[in-house]
Amino acid sequence: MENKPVETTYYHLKRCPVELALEVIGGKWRIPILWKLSDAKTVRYNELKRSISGITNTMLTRSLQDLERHGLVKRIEYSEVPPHVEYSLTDTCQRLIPALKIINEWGKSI
Amino acid sequence: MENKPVETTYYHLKRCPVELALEVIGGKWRIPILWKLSDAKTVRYNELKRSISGITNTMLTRSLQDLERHGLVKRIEYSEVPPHVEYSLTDTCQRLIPALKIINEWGKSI
DNA sequence: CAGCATCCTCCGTGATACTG
DNA sequence: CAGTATCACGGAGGATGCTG
Repeated sequence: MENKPVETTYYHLKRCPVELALEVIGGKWRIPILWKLSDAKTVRYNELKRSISGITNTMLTRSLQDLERHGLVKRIEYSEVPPHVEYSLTDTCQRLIPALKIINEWGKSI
Repeated sequence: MENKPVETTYYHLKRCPVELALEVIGGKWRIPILWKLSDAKTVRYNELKRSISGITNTMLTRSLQDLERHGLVKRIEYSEVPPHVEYSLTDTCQRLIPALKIINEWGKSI
């Protein structure tokens, strides 16, 4: 058996998990989006937009794409006219919701 | 019966607690700082700086000041030469740490 | 050791308009 | 309804040097 390839620079093994997580859920809109998605099974694009005060199409779209790419959000498109798209949290992301609940409670007291 | 007074703009009463919290703990460095402070009773400035990879003096100082102003961090300065300053979490902030622990665990799995 | 003062850059974010 | 495509900008964040 040959020698296994040397492990090259696996930065992610050294990086702080909190910082890694923040790369995925950080930014101005992602946590608010996740939080809104967390109290409904599925949410439509415009419903999401209305419920998150101040967010623009640009940022909502981009944030949802980022979250989807990282596997936190599921996007289901129904082939209808007019278009119909439902967003929901993945199981991976569900495990994060308890943290958001704590933050929410904490936020009430400040 | 008279008409009830119109609700004037009490933004703080309407705002989502999560968003409020994020104004205080959001940004690139604040949560990493809090996280580092959470696993020690007190931490000195340069120790904090060394342990948070990539942070600059500017951002560490500013972030600590913001956190102190919002009552999340306690700063104790000892009158010595050379200077000696200890940072620690306030009780208010301690209540937030369980959320960071969840985020940390979650971050290990991504 | 623990910052502060400046200056500067970059890009996250916003505004606007348009579309299948 | 659910987005895309551009363009522009302000301010969060960074680099550098200095100090009590």
